[in-house]
Amino acid sequence: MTGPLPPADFDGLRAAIIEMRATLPKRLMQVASYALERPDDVAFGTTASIAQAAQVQPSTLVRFAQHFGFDGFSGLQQLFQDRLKGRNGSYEDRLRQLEAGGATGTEGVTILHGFLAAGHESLESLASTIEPGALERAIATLARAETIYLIARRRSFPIVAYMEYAFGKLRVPCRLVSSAMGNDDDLLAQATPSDAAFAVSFAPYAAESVAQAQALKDAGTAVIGLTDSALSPLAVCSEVWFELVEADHAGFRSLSASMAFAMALTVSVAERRRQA
Amino acid sequence: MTGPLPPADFDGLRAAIIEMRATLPKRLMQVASYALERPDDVAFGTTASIAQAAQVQPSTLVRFAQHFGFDGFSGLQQLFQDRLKGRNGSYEDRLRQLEAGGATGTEGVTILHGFLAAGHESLESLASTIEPGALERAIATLARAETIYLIARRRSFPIVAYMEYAFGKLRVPCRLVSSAMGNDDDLLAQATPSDAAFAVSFAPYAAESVAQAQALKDAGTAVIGLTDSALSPLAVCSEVWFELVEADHAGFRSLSASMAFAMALTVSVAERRRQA
DNA sequence: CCAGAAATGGAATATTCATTCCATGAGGAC
DNA sequence: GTCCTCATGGAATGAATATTCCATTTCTGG
Repeated sequence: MTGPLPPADFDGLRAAIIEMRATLPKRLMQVASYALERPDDVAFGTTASIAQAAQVQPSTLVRFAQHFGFDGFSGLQQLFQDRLKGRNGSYEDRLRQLEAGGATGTEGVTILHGFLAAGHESLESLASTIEPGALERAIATLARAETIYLIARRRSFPIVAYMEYAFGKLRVPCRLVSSAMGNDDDLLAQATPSDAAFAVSFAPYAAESVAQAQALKDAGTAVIGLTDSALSPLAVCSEVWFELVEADHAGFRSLSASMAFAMALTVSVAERRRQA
Repeated sequence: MTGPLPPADFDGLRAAIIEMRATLPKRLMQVASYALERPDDVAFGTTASIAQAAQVQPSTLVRFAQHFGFDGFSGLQQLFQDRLKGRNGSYEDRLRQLEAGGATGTEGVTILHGFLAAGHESLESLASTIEPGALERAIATLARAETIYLIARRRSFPIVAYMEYAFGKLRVPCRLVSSAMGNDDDLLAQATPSDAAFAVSFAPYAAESVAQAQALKDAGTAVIGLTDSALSPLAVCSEVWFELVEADHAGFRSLSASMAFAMALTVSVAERRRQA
């Protein structure tokens, strides 16, 4: 048994295996080969299934884990699972290093690093969930519109606020549907089928935003939606909708990924208009 | 119970859920939302852990699975696991996969990836430039304040808009200095040395914001600044100020890092207040 | 307002799982 | 060749898990 210091991540385990390759007993070597060759199966399998696939006994798996300093097989399996989870990116490690270096480790810095990690995670998740086809249709729809209506409340409001600013700079006609005067419905009543709308709503969904989006759809105006779930009421009344889940830190979500998406959409639409 | 034909993959399940959304009972709907929002947790969790996270009973998970034609929960979980297999953990690998897969490389996707990359860059740069000591002083100052005044215009406005929302949720008294009525100066005239302000301004600096920050400083109210350059006029009139440079994509900047910073500051201040 | 049906919570149960234990087998040192 | 050590196989064990069952509550249609 080695010291009581198990590897912290998959790469660490791989390094440890390579280092001990010479002294590893036959069956443990078998396990090591299998683990490096099919890490996914180790992540999801059970001792029984993995043992059979690797042609060893279940107890050998436990011994293998203990050989590398783990408490048991479960601790080892955790590494393989973390590897598949989004949050495994090297960012968390880097942040941990930063904290270790900065020694101070004040609460504020910890919280900031939490939000930075959540931001990275959200951006990564966004990259893999957006469908290029849907994005293309959304851009085309918005670029074709005479006026773009922007709908959002509460937590989503800053997103469209920024879009209004950017659209203004880019000379794309748009209306922010969120006046302090409460005349939003009068504003929306002006929308025609040759306009389009962009609506944002995250859980808990603001009833007002959903109702406004629905009203626009009924009037024949195309609605592009941004929401956090396929089950969102916003998805029903949107011609095209995107799902964007912001990772949270301690229950609080920032808008890092939403802002990146909003800007991408805004710039793309402006670009498409210039071409036309 | 529906027919004995369970979805074959994750996308099929998602489609089935969306289709049945209207007829799904409340608790099953809860499970559906959770499953679509955090598929990774479903893949790795146990009935007990998932049930707790989704706020339902373990038996409800089994019922949910059976509702969609599965034998039990295990069959359903298989879909979530398959979804993760073959996916590498590292960010770089995933981007490469995306580019290889989305061979089309439409303009919209390219722009989106640009902003995602810029977001990552900004977050990383933020992690290394923030001084823990300054952050600590800023948190202390804002936590001590009776009322927090939030100042920002144009591009920076969404940041304080979100902070106002979050502070409101967290029951921290704050005033957003950006009324549509143009009475901002009257509002600021109420500020006392026992209040504090948070001002944001990026180049080109809005004259109004800087003037308001200066006025507050003259009145003895502490100002915390967030800006993009040490030479910013905002830095001069701030007791503590932070430099945050958002990376740009083709000349356009999103607010990914700013939002992360704002949320960290907001939550930290609220947390500090609860302790006091 | 009232059945009847559907959905739900929570305990009971049977299964599966990781782990431990011990007897057996292989390999070296003397 | 004989002892000793270490690795190994396989059954036993106790914990954790998925599933089932039933009483209660909540909807639904008349």
